[in-house]
Amino acid sequence: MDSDTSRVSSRPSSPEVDDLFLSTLKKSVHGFSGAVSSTQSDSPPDNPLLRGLSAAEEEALALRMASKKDRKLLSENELQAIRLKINSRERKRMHDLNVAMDGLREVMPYAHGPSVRKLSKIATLLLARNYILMLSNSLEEMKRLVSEIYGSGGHHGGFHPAACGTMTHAGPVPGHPAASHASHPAVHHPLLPPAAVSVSSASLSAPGISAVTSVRPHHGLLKAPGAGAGPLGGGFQHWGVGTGMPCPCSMCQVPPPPHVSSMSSVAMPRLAGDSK
DNA sequence: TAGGCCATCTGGTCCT
DNA sequence: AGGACCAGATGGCCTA
Repeated sequence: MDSDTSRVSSRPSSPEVDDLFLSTLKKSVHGFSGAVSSTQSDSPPDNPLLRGLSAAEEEALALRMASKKDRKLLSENELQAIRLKINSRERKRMHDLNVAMDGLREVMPYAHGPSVRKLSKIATLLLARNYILMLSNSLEEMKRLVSEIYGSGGHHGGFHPAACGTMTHAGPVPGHPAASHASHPAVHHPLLPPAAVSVSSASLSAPGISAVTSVRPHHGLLKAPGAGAGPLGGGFQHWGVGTGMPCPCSMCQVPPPPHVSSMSSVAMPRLAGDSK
């Protein structure tokens, strides 16, 4: 939201419903865009769109719209009211989704500022996923290093940090991104995915530290040449000695972690069983 | 001008 | 039955 810039300034991502309603009215009057099918009724009672229709056509239209219910003939006004209500709900839903997306953008290690274009939705999701994976890896790596420092004897391999009560023990939570890496917490192992992603180079260069850059990401965020060599497309396998920070060098290309599907099923139970 | 991204509308499906 | 969720279609805006 706040990170939005020129792009959204001219076209708010979440316009007020009233504005939308007005714009819809204008659209209805001026355009009747193709997206608005013949069933379009998102407009006030005196809908100019319907003026051109014969009574029979209007009736057929009403019947078609009401067919899912009880085939009762609804009045034009009722149909429009229903349609308006449904549209409004959908707008609200999408608005909430955008708000959540903005919230996600805010916590991402990505530049926030007036001169930085907002991440696209797909870029935000991919970046978030990679960020989570990287943080998980950082945690595992940190655990490993601490264990090495404290030796191998005793509880939990000799290490019993004060935060034992708050931090997870050796085994990652099932379904957690780090779970599949638990058996080989080596320095070099998959962290960032594939190729597909390519966001600002500052995006993940320093996990936990919000990258500051005034450089705008490429417009084609996901299609940078050399897929994978890009900022996010590359994995961060060379962990900085002493810093714990991943290395963004181009050598750190890694395959995608194999637990994507399990993650999905955990995060979205409905989708897991969704046969649609 | 083409392509990317987005908002919106719409109908279908699933869930409560 | 009503609402949530989803995907397809479409047009607008913006950038390269």
